[in-house]
Formats: sequence, structure tokens, C-alpha cells
Amino acid sequence: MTRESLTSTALERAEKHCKEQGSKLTDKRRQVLSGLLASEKALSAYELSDFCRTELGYNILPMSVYRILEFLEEQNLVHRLNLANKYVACSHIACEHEHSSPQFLICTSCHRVEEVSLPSSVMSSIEGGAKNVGYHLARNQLELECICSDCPA
Amino acid sequence: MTRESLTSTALERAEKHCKEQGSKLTDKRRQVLSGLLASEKALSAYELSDFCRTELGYNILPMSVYRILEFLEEQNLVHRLNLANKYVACSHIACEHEHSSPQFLICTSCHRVEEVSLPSSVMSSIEGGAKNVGYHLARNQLELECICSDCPA
DNA sequence: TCTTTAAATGTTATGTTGTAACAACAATGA
DNA sequence: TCATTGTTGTTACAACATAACATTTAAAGA
Repeated sequence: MTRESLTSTALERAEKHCKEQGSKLTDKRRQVLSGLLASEKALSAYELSDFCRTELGYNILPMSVYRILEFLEEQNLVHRLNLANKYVACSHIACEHEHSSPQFLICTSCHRVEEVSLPSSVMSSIEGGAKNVGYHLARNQLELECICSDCPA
Repeated sequence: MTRESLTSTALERAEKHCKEQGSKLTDKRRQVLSGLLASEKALSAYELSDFCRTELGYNILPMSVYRILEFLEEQNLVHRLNLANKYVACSHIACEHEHSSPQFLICTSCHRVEEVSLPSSVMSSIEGGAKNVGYHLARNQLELECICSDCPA
């Protein structure tokens, strides 16, 4: 599949998904999501606003991007990466696969992101370690600073 | 041991550590480190500047705090938490214990931080998962959003 | 000791990221 | 149609971070 058809498939799925949730994927929201999909990496709200304008001709101010990203995150269509203060499109929009606890490998050089599934023993081991000191996980999300195969070490 | 004596022990160790590295723990650096130790939680550079001034009477502008935190991080006396954009004093300054890969449980409510040691199998399992998709870890540091025992869920 | 040099800190300005508050507009249902 | 709600536009500002240069302090060598 080409990137374009992958993106359009993802947008169809996203629209359907929103409808099922009783909300709507408006034009602006579709534009923001398609921008994030097209960029193929993690972007800050400001970067995404720029990308939408310069690459796709969509004029969306950062303030709106923030709001729309918040909406898309509630719909599980994008993920917020707190480690990088950036957002990525969920890599499972276009496939049927249902993800459990999202785990992200973030390239600190080019900001490409790989969404992986580590063995559940990892998360339970971490959760156990936290419990030992009286903490419990607020979020089942693992974010790791990495270097990807395209970037020099 | 009281908190005060723990802090002064930590400061002594820190000074010794710096000397061994051929650098110096100056007055300002000591003040910043003691502020972070006294706060007993993770603080941003601006929060730490405030804390030093209002709680300890040390007047250090944020710009200097940033520089000093950078120095202290190089010395492994403080850790930068990218997940929270804050800093914590290393919990191993005052003890002999040498830490391997630092792993932090961060209370998203009160910003108390627990520095733990998870079984090495966890990190190697994560590293393996990364390698499978052509990534490798840039930093052996795990940061997790938690709720601590003092805060309501 | 004096001088030179380097290191540390002070100061000001500015860039970046994120949010608050309210206005304007659009869609929906009675 | 009108009222209600949801979405987007707009402006202002708060918080976080760094750049550039001045000043002070410490260290090292003559």
C-alpha cells in the first residue's frame, strides 16, 4: 500500500470510529490528523501547525491544534508523548489490531516513533516494583528515548 | 537520621565527588543542590529558584539554576526527568550504593519521586524489543507516571 | 605578588511551549 | 425560528528554556 492510500484508509477508519463514539471528525480535525499521519513522526503542536500550513495548505493556528489534538487523543487516534512533548498518530488506526498498553520508542534525533508491544511480563514487573514502594502506575504507557536505524549513533 | 543531617551528609559527599572529578561544588551550586534536596521532590528550574529564595534565603535567578542543574547532572548529583520537565536530587548521593540504570516513579499529583531498581531482566527485555524494530536505547532511564501513597487516586 | 587566563555567575533579551478567556460561527433539536 | 450546544477564531498571557554578552571570581604562571 502506498502512503497516500494508507492515510486515506486511516482517515476513513477514524471517521467511522468517531461516529461510533457519538462525536464527529470535522474538517479541521481531519486536516490535523492527516497532517500528523503524513509527517510520519512525532510533532509538537506548533510544528504540526506549521506542517499543515506549509505542506498541506491547511491554515490551523496552534491553539486550535492543541484543542484538536486533545480531542483526537480522547478518541485514541493520536498519542501524546510526554517524554518529548510531542504527538504521534496511533499506528493502529488503519489496522484492526487492538492495542493494550502503548509502548513507544522515540528517536531523539529524527523523532520517528515506533509503537511496540513488549511482553506483558515487563509491565507487570514494573507495576510490582512500584507497588513495593507504595506507588501505582497512573498510566500504562512506556516511553523510551532511542536512536532509530536511520540515524547515526 | 534527621532530614537535616541527611542533607549535610549528601552535601559533603557531593563536594568530595566533585573534587575527585576535578571540578568544584561552589557556593551557588551547593545552594541549588541543597534546595533540591530540601524540597524532597521534583522541581522545575523556576520552582527551584523560588524555593531557594523563599525557603532558604538564597537568591539565584532561573538562568543560573539552569546552568547549575546542568553541571550537577553531569556530576550525576541530580537527574533530569524528561517526563515531567523537572529535576530531582539523586537519591544515592548520601549512600555508597552505585546505581545502574536509573528508574523513576514520578507522582503526577505531588511530584514526589521514588528512584527504584527494577530487575535487570526488565531493561534487557525492553532493549530486545527495541532491537527487533531496529532501534536501540539512547538512555538507560525509565520514567513512569504514578500516584504515590500520600495522594488520592 | 602581579598579571593573565579561564571559569562561574549576573543580566538582559528573546524564543518556545502551553493555557485562559471570550468572541464568533455552525450544527442540532424543540 | 429560536435556544442550546459544540467547534473554531482570536487575543492575551503564563511557564519553560536558551542565547549573548557583561561582570566577577578563582586559578595558574611569571
